[in-house]
Amino acid sequence: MKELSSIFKALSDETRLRIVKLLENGELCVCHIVAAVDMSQSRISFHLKILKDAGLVKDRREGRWMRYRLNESDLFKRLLFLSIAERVKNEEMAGDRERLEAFIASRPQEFAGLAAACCSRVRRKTVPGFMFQVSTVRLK
Amino acid sequence: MKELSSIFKALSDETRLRIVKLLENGELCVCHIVAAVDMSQSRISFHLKILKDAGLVKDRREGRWMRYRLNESDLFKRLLFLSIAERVKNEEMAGDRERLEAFIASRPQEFAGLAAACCSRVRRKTVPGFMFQVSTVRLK
DNA sequence: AGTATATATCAACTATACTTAATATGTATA
DNA sequence: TATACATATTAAGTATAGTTGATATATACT
Repeated sequence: MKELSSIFKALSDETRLRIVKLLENGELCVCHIVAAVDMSQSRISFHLKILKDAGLVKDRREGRWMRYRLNESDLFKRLLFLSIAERVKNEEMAGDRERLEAFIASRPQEFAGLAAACCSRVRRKTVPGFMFQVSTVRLK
Repeated sequence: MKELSSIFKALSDETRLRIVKLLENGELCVCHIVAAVDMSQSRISFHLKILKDAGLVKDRREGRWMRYRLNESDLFKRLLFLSIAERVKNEEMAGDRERLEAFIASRPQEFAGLAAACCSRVRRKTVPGFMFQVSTVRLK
């Protein structure tokens, strides 16, 4: 029962539903999701952790990126993803998709293969400005 | 999206999952649920309200009782109820079912038709003691 | 080695959810 | 109409979840 309630809890937050809906079209890395939903990186990492702990997403490292994807390993979860796909309207996701495509378009060499899969039906736009940590100074 | 997240939120609490699972076999009134899950009446009313606000249950008054039942009006909700029915194991519900049957058995005249439907596969037990409000003095 | 990028984690804070005890409201019944 | 029963609501407290800003860690590149 605890596992089940934690799955529902993971899906009970609108930010996390947006993330699930974004992942509908395939793998994304954290920076894509941050750009798409336009929230702080720590906030997105927090929500991804909850989705991961509930078994709803899987991650894998690829170079310096962490790629997240839906965990379609069991029928119940697939059912939930389908329901979310159907019930979260595309109009609600228009902004997210636009920002996502803009982000991908802004670095064509790095995320070459992703644009087509993720953003098919959205038009181009300029890159929003993100403020990332400028540098990390390592202590000895 | 808000409606969807509120449905998941309503199902994200173990007490509410127990209630949904109890309602699997048909209508129950609040006092049954209170007896079955063995929690305070106000606490159960609180959780029922959340299930109701999310559109997962419907209620109707019958004399002094409020009867609650699952709202099976759309496919998605049915799907959720089926998943819950399947994934919440009967062992986890044994105590609830026992207390429910005991409660119904303790007042055979009032809840005549319900016992068979609700508690088929559970054995008898004595009545637990409930402390209800003794009386209400009305102010003028 | 030093610097940059990408992501995770942590501590402090704010917001939301849940619980409890008390009391109010609605209905039946003497 | 006074009393009892069934349920809802409320206020106050406690617990959990979500946010923010800072910093840590991991990888890549020079």
